[in-house]
Amino acid sequence: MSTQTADRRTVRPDLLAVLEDGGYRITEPRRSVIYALERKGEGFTAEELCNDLPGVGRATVYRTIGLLQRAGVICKLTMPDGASRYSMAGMDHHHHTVCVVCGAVGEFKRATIERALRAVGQEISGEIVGHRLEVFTRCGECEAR
Amino acid sequence: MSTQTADRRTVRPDLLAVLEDGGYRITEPRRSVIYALERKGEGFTAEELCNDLPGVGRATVYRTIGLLQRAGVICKLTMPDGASRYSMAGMDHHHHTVCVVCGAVGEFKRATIERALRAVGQEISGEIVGHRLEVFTRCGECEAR
DNA sequence: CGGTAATTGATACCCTTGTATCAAAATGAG
DNA sequence: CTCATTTTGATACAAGGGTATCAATTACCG
Repeated sequence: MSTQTADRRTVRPDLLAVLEDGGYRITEPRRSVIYALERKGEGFTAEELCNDLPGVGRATVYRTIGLLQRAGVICKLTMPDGASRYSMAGMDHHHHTVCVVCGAVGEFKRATIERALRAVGQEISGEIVGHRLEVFTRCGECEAR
Repeated sequence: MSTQTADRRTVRPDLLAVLEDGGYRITEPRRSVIYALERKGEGFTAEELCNDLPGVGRATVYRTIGLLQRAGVICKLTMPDGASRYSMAGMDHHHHTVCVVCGAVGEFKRATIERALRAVGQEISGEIVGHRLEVFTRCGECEAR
């Protein structure tokens, strides 16, 4: 289950620095979570992470994920069935492709869509406060069986 | 919590006919659920429906929702936090606006977006099998406090 | 009508995705 | 190095969103 963006080098913030800047301590468990996170990169579940880190408590994994999520460096996606996946986030607005077979996540952005949504905003009463677009795919690898 | 599309007259399939066509029996509980469903129209939770129908068992409400969902006449939306809402569906492809305050749901479609997504399809490896777009709003009523 | 198969409802249970608790251990400022 | 403060982890708990069970009740076909 490699990611679709494995070789698209995006600039990631230094996650440890994010913690320091937030006034959090750099601890061994947090290091491990971040390390695992960077290996995974895209499209993992919290429980997967827990399994990958038998030495780190479940609560700590969830706490660290929450921390980084609030800091905006990983984002949560909710699958149509309600399951949660996380993904390292680039710094700017984007959308996700999610492989329905293996869960691999990719990112893309498209100005056309943002523009179209602004147009939708004109038509409805009230104001748009956000949106979410997820594209479900059968990724190259899974298609090749 | 009225819907944003209250006066947009969309043609709904006759829900009882949908049941008959599917080989299901027309029962009193199912009638009630469908009746309540049509009152609600857009953006309700399953539990809400249960509360509106104290005479109908929870299991039956869920079963009937599932039935109609599989038949394609209501659709399920998953909120960013994972909560589920349902909505009567028009017959064709569309997206939803969801008020983050009251949960009111509206529909819209936009050819531009579909086209843009087809373009995305060209760029990624693998094939697009679906997508979901949800626009989160603060609806007119909630904005007016 | 009558009988059979579908449906119901009360309830218990399940899974997922977390959060609360709290004593024990680790961090890092001074 | 010391010590107040954070953080940890084991575990229990919680809530949402359903599904399984199964005897009792209906709906429909003829």
